[in-house]
Amino acid sequence: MTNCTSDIDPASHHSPDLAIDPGVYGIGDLCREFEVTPRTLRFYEDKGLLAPARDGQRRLYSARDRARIRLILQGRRFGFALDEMRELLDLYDIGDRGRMQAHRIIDHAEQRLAEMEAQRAELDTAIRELRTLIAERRIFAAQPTAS
Amino acid sequence: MTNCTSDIDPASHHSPDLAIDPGVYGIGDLCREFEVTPRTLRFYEDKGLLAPARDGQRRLYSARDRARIRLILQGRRFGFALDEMRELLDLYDIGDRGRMQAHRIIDHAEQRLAEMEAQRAELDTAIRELRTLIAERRIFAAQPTAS
DNA sequence: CGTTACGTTGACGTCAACGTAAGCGTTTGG
DNA sequence: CCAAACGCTTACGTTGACGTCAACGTAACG
Repeated sequence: MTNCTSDIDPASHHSPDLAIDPGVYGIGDLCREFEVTPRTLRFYEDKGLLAPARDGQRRLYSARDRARIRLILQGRRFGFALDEMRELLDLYDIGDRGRMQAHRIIDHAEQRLAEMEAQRAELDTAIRELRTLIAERRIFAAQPTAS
Repeated sequence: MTNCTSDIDPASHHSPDLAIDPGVYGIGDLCREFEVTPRTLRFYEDKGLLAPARDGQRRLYSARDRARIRLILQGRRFGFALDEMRELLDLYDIGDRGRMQAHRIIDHAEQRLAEMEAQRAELDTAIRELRTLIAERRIFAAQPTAS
């Protein structure tokens, strides 16, 4: 009863030959590559963004999983929520096998862009106001008591 | 055993004579004025930002409390954390009775301003990147598999 | 054989600023 | 006289993206 469901060897720390890329990675490998903790990848899995294969209990990430991680982290930089990313990845998969869903993805990205620009506008306003208050020494200035 | 510890009448909704300002307000009055919920003011009290007088159980806010609320909400628009605001209000009080602490307050505000500007820079970068990705249709484009 | 490094599954903790609800008292107007 | 409106306290829920245990298995090195 050897627990050998597979002999493939994820590019673990003990076989640091980075030249050969077997297309399968251990969790630690990807954590190092993307500078995230295992908790993060497991969390993404919980959230349905990843579904790596298993060797017994251990997770085996494919090149596709790796690509998805890359996309997730890219989306994160743009402020996409994980739920949103899950949707987008689903669309992406559909686009892979079937019709191009790039259209919808672009739409989504443009929405997000609009949100970011709105946020920027608010932030800009706040910055200007704060600058003014500082310049005029009206920071924390008592308002005239309306009596 | 009348619960009459005081006869002062906070300018409640039933005495809407806004012309007379007794310098004391009920929670509802200030909630309407500043468009916050009672929960918010009680929360600020919990956090040590406010300490209104009491008439039995009921809160009686003074003109000073009202001014503090104004400052808190102003700070909120600039992204000051409540803990930070508490410190600033303390400095403000010290400045009232003693030396001018305006200096330190300005410093704090300038720090916050710097943070906001840094945040805006990041946001700007992200916006530009996202714009580029959208324009070049490289959103969710698969990276070349390094094999 | 022991140590070290890595992996696993729960499950609860964190942070901020409140929201929400339960259950109660008081005051006021119709 | 009763209900509405207001107030109070206590305490748990919310949101997001993980962190941080605990308790254990497994594999390789020396």
